[in-house]
This record gives sequence, structure tokens and C-alpha cells, in this order.
Amino acid sequence: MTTRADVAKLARVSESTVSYVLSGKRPISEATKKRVLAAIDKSGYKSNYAAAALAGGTPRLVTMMISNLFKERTSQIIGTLVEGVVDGVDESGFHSVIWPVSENADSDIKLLLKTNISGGVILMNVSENDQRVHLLNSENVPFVVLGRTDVGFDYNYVDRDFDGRDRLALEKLKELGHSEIGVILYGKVIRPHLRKIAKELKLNLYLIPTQNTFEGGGEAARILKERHPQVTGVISLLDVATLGFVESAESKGILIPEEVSLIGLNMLESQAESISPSISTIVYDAYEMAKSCGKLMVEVISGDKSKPTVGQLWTGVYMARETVAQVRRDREE
Amino acid sequence: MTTRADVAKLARVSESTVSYVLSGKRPISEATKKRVLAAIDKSGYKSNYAAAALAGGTPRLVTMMISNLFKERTSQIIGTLVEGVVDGVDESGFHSVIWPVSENADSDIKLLLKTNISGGVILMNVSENDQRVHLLNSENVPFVVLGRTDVGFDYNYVDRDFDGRDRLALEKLKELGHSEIGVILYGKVIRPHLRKIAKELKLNLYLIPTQNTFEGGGEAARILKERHPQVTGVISLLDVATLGFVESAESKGILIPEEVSLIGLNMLESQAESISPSISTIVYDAYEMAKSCGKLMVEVISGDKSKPTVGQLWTGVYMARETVAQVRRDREE
DNA sequence: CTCAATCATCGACGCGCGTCGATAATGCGG
DNA sequence: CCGCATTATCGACGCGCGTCGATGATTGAG
Repeated sequence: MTTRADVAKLARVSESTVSYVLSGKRPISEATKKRVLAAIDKSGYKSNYAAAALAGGTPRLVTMMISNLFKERTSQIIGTLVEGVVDGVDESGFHSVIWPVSENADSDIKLLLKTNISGGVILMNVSENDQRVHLLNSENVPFVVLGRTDVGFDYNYVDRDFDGRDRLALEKLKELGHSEIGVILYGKVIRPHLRKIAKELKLNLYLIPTQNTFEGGGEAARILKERHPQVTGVISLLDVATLGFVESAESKGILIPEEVSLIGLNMLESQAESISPSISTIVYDAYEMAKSCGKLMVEVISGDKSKPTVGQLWTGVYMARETVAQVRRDREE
Repeated sequence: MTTRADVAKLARVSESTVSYVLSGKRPISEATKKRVLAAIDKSGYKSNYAAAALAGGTPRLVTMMISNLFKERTSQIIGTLVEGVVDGVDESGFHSVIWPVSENADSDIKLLLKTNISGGVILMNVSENDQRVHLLNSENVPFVVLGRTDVGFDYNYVDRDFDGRDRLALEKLKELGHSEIGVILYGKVIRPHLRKIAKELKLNLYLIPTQNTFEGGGEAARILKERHPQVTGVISLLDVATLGFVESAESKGILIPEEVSLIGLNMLESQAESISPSISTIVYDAYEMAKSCGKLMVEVISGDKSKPTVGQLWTGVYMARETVAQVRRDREE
């Protein structure tokens, strides 16, 4: 193995200089920096992980704990998230691995922590009141949750901003003159926050509950036409139903976007673009979000232990496609 | 953090004695051993991973590289394999993690190796002529393949023994007096080895190609009845089709097991037992196989670098259920 | 009872790197 | 030209553990 000493000899500097070139924690002249980097390149030197961890106090390794890794079918999104975390952590100079936790994770986790293999933990696929959060918190391990869960205390997390996303959609519709808004959803529960936003924006909400199936979408169109003819703007919290809604709208006597504008909120881009007219959505970048989570993790590990926790929310951006238009004059009056 | 020094002080022995108690590499009297273990227990000591890796020369960590981790649908079996590897590695005193490799894994792998994070690599879901095997081999990293692939050199692997499994099934049928054997498979290709075994055992093989669907199984029953009435024993390389075969056999005029005995070769136990009559199979224990793989990995890491490679095959065992019986006298004659 | 052989334990060292304090080189104003 | 503040570099130390050689304790044979 090539060590720091080899590089130092090759570049004719001291070992500590090599370290400082690498870490950048002390100024090094351009000339020697260049020489050292050349020597590193030439010798193929990589700093030994274990030695760095031992000397530096903290292992430069982040472990992802993903519950139900081998049980879920949502593997595509998890794959994207993992990729993002890995890249984010990498860019901060750390490594990342997946810790294969079994169901009864308690002992596994404690082992991970006690042996001090990992500098921090990123929790993914958290469940409600996730016990792992309690454990990590009580063991005083740096951790970040990719997602959110309700425990009784503050912690670091990165998650989608559902409220903000809803606000964005409603604001967009208001901007275009819509005031009577339909909401396609499953069941009859609506997040209180959504109501509050509507009130703030002086919009009237009309619930259109249906199943999240293609047929459910047709049903939604029927309900809209029969019960809420005054509605000119629709937001949908469902994905498959939205496709059905768009598909059957014309046959139900609803012209999109001429009479009704539609914004899909929980859709993949591939879904939104699979139909004509293509569906305007609020998109968020899972990869970038996860990457940011990785970087936050490293900050938390490296930073002051007593720093306040960070809650980072990703709203997403409005993606205009073909289902949204200005309110027509004749309806507005 | 509690260190070796703390334990030593608590047990009133030297630090090295603590080490030798833990590693067992030198004899320690029962009395002090007991004292030291009590002290360890009391202080909650766990050896620091990084320090052990640095001092010991090799990191006690195994990384699993699983291609297409987030793409396959065969997640259940992968989950079992991972669990087995983890337990096997654990029992040998090492840890294991999953290394999240991207498509273009080359740079990732090299990073993993150079930084010396991992003591060895277990390769899973290998593809034909897998490039990673070449890379690991040329970089001289200890590795074991869970599965097999065709590269131009020897390497350590643990895999199912398909040939042995087939032989087992055929031997079982022969034992019971069957000599005319149907083979349910997809397409018209049969492994040469299977032919060879049949020849050795003096059995006659009749191919029954079909789709691996429920309907395909019915089709297989029809073919068997119409074209190969002399067949009394059947082995099936398909899983779903086998269920269809059993389900429709009676209506096609085939009595199982009175007239035809059946052994399923590629079935999950849950499948085999989901139907009546339940299907006799050759089962292999994926968990145990993976566990063994984990142990082998640690042996390879710890052992002599120049030891010859190990190829470990898991045949499985015959699991008698309700689809197999002795050949009837009247047909035998 | 003596001496050698075994057994149990100890102290010391080094693994490779991060970082602190100290020193040498440089720049600047007076 | 000198003194002082930066800037650039060096040497030394310690992180926690594995392991080697050495020492003290114990045993058995003669």
C-alpha cells in the first residue's frame, strides 16, 4: 500500500504538508501543492480509511438504513434516492454504504454504533413514530431522516414540502383567474393546511373523492360536471385517477384546458407526459433532494454537536404542460 | 468512548491481556478471563472498528456488491441471501454492508479498494462474464461470488448445484421404478448434463416444452397425455407451469401420483405447498447457502492469500410431498 | 531441592493519518 | 536596512488496538 510517507518522499515535502494539501486546512503555496498532487497521482495514493477514522476521531462513512429494502415495490424511487445520497456524501469527501438491517433492528443498530464503524446514519423509509429515530437520538448518534415521522422531539430531516407544493399549485391557478377549485383525492379527508391556504388565497375548495384508479378518474369527471359546474380549476392528489380524469373528460363534456384547468400533484413525469393533453404538475427532483440530504448528513457529522437541528423542505417547481389555461372571460363574469 | 484501557483498569490486568481474552490467540486462565469479560460487560466496551482495522492490517468488514439492486423484482430471494451473508459474516466476527454501486461501477469499485474500507467483496447477481470479477481479480482483492459466471480463471464461489439437483430428482424417480421421464421446460434446449445423467441412469427423457404460465401447465398435461403416454415420471424446470400442470392433470385424464409422479425443481416451498396435491420438490436452503458464503468470505480474507480457490456447490435435498409414488405394477409390465 | 519447560501475563511498539505548536521564509512599512 | 506580521512548512504526538518478545509464576522430572 502506498502511504502518506511515500507521497511525501516523492514530492520532497513533509508528511504533514501532504495532509494539509489534501484537507486544505492550512495554506499551501501553489508550487508545492502542485508537486504534491502530482506525486499523489503518480503513486496512486488513497488515504487509508481506517487510519483516517482513527486519527480524525470520526469515521468518514455514512450508513443508510432503509427499512423494508427487500419488501417494497417502490424500488425505483428508492434507487434514485440512494444514488442521490451517495453522490452528495461523496462530494463532501465521505463514503456511504447501506446497512442491511433486519426486522428486529435494535441489536444491529447498537452494534453499528458501538463499534463506531459509521460516522452518521441516514434513515430512509421511516414509518410513523419510527423506533429507530428514538434509538439514534438517545444514543446521541448524528443522523438525518430522509422523510419525516412524528416523534416527540426535533431532529434533522430532508423531505418534500407537501404544503408548499399545494400552495404553489393553488397560487398558480389563482394567478390565472381561477377561484373555484376542485380537489381530487381519496377518501374525504383533506389536510387542514390545504384549507388554510385556500382561505388565505380566497379560493373555494370542492372535494371530489374517488378511487385512485383509471375508472375513479372518470367518476371524478362525472362528479365535477354534475355537482360542481362552477369549478374552473382542479388539483389532483392522485396519479392514476388523474390519467382517467383527463382521458374521459371530453366525453363527459369537460374541455381541458378550455373550461377546466388541471394540475397533478403526486405524479411522475413519465405519467404526466404519457397522455394528451399532457398534465401540468408540480415536480420535485428526488435525486437533488437526496443529494442535499447526503451533504447535510456530512455537515451534521462534522459540525458542532450542539447545533440546532435542520429541517429542510423541498417544494418543487411548477411544470407547465397542456392542462392549464387562463380562465375564460365568459365564465369569469 | 470506553477503550481497552478502561476495561484493563477495571479488570486490573494489562491491556494486552484484554486483547488476548477477546481474540483467544493466547491462553488466559479462567479466572482472569472471567474478570475481563465481566469488566467488558459492565463498561459496555466494543472494540473500535477503525483502530482494529488499522492495527490488524485488514478491515473486518465485508461489502456486498449487488448489481441491479433497485431494478429486479426478485427482491425476496435477494433479501434472504443478504440475511444469510450478514449472519454468516457476523458469526465469524466481521461486519457486512451493501456497497451501493452505480451502473458504471468501475470507479466506485476502485475507490472501495484503494481506500481500504473493505476487507473483501461478495459479488451477487453476477451477469455473464461479469466485468467486476475481472476487476476484483486483477486488483488482487479477496472476493467470493454468490453465484457463478464464466470468466477465464478460477475464483471462489458458492452456488446452487443445478446438475446435482437434477441428478437427485432423476435418481429418486428411478428408485421408485420410473424409467420413462418427461421434462417440462421452456423452449427446446436441455442442458447437456441432464442428458448425460439420464444416460448414466438408463432413463429415457421426453421433452415437454411449454410457456411458464398456468395455461402452459395445462398444455404440458395435454402434450404428455397425447404424445408420451408411456411416461410415468415428470420433472419440471418451471414453477408457475407446474402449478397449472397439477391443477389440470385430472381433467386431462392424468392421475397424480397414481399414474404420473412429479418433481418440481425450481419452486419455492410456498408454491409447492399452495396446491393439492402438494408438489414434491428438491429444496435448497438459500439462507444457509448465503451464510456459508459469508463464512467462506471471512476465511478467504483471513487465510493465506495463495490458497487455492474454493468452489462450493449446494445441491439441496429431496422433499417428499404428495405428487410422487411408486410405479404401479400394471404399468410397469 | 533444583532446573528446565510450560503457562499466564505484561510492556512496548507500530499501523497511517490528523493536527498542534514551532520554525523558517516572505512581505511590508518605516 | 531592520523589525514585525504573515505565510508556508516541518516535526512530533496520539488516536485504539494487534502482536511480538520478555518476564514472572507454576509445574513436573530427575
